[in-house]
Amino acid sequence: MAVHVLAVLAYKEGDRVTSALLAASVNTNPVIVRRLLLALQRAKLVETGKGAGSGSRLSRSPGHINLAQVYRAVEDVEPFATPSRKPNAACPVGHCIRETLDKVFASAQAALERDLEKTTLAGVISAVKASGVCARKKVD
Amino acid sequence: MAVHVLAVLAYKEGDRVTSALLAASVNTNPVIVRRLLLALQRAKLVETGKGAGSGSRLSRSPGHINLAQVYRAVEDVEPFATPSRKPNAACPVGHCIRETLDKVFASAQAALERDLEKTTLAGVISAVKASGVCARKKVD
DNA sequence: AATTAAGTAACTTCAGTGATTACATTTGTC
DNA sequence: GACAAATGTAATCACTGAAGTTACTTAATT
Repeated sequence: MAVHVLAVLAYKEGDRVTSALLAASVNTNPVIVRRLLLALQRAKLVETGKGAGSGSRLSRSPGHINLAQVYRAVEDVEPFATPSRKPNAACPVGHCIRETLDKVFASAQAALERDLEKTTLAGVISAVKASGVCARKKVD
Repeated sequence: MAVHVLAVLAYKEGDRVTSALLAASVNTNPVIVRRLLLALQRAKLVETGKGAGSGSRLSRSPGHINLAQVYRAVEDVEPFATPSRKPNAACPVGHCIRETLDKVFASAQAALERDLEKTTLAGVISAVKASGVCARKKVD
């Protein structure tokens, strides 16, 4: 959803876009978009103005925004679930497993983010534009 | 939790372990462990017998089980949330964004799994055993 | 001043996960 | 064969997090 919003902003390069219009593209509620935009503002990816005729726009060019930045801006939760209950400390495995796995998972998450870094918002836009099946009617 | 269970099984090499004992280490309910074991059985990572004196054990040596296999066995959901509502097809971005992002996310997930492949269950066990702080009392 | 749009709080809805209980089924042992 | 031990499995509940919704406040433009 965050990438979708940013893609729309990139699409209308520089123009201010209201949360209502973004919400229409994502097909959701403007408030959801605004909450999302707050996270993106904190990450300095978008600038949002208030008042009439205002809205949001990218704070950098689409080529200088990659999906890892978007991921970090939005995804505050760890991808790997940490169990609610603590393991049994009396068990030799249970006692130490958590900190061991934390390292493994941190490494995996870093690998994931490194991959996301390879894709910029500009790349997403050109992929969207290139997928011509979207723009054209199906020919028989 | 899956790694924890498998680590305990690796710890007691070859011995059959009951779901009740595994549940005690993870500090959860035996039924939860059994449901987890079903997924691990399907992935051919453990063998489980029924009846008295039975239980589960690894179906391969810990050195031949890596965390990517565990991840695939257990994690049936995609790590990236796909919005419940479909984007607005009338919007040029909304119309195509989904399939574009699917590719990006598949690549990121592949990167994540490649990283997890590098860690075997044997590696987890030796890391757990090596973290001596667990076995010793704090000597301030 | 009026209008437009974001910021934000409060509430509801919904899905996923873990937890719990209960029961059927299978296996090993006496 | 009877009994005990252990899994398979269904039904139900509680909890959590995300999305959605409504409503109100605040700020900026005209």
